[in-house]
Amino acid sequence: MINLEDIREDLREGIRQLAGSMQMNGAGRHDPVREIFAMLGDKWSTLILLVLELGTWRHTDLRRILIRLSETERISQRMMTLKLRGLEREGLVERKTTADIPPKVSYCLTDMGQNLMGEVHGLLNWVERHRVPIQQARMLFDDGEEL
Amino acid sequence: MINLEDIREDLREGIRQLAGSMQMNGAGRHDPVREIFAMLGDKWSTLILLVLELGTWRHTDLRRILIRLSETERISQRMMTLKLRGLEREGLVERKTTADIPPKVSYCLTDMGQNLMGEVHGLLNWVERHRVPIQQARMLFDDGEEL
DNA sequence: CGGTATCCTAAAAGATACTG
DNA sequence: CAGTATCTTTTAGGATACCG
Repeated sequence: MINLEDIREDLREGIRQLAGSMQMNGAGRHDPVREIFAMLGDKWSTLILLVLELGTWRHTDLRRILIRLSETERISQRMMTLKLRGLEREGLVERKTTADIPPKVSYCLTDMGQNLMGEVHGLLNWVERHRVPIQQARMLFDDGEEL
Repeated sequence: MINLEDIREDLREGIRQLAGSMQMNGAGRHDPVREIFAMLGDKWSTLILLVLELGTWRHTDLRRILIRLSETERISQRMMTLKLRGLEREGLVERKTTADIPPKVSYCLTDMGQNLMGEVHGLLNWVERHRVPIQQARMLFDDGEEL
């Protein structure tokens, strides 16, 4: 069960599946799976999605809300634009501008973005449900480290 | 619908929920939600989880499989240990050592880790299902940028 | 063998000033 | 107002050498 031959035998199928779904090869970092996972894992994108799930927001108001939500950390103008652009590029967020001068810019989820939120909430709820055991595991681990 | 007063009215509930689930305040970066999301979004953790989902692996074999899966990128010893430690700390992975000299080290998912994989696959499948529209959105976006 | 320590590069994120 | 450009700081990740 330990040498490479067995690995080849047992995992030929598994490896194909995994390589297919994570797509580490070929397309590299531009594969949708990697991008979406990285996006959800970065510092602001998921929070932005959660706020946009509540409605359509003007740029300024969205920023105000984000700053309000995270009392300790303050999203920078640059990150705000950068992350919104990223989400827009993947087709999760729609950016709308009026013809006013200066133009008013607002953001909302696309249907696909809305749809993604189902999965996000699934994960969010999972973590909530396991908050206690996770924190216990951490304490156990950290205690063992100190010895 | 635009000034801060309205935001306060409409979102008082929403804000509490969001702040509660993302926990940007107080506990800071040590909140389970942030940690788990960041973990799944990093370069190796999810792939490690997927491989461990297939069974228990010796350290060396696990590394061999990871390198095999990602032909272009090669996980370093350091990241291997670091990411496994992180997953172990959250209680998702279990590390077992024998009393041999040198000791043999193997890793597998915990029950909680196994359980998390349900959500991970949900997200994975979502991306697979939306691979085409995502790539279309990207092309559309990138075309607009060039003008 | 499995892990640690050290050093280095690359990428993420923040601060600030500027522009139509 | 919304975005861009530039610069700096911080963090993720990699290369390598060494240790029990």
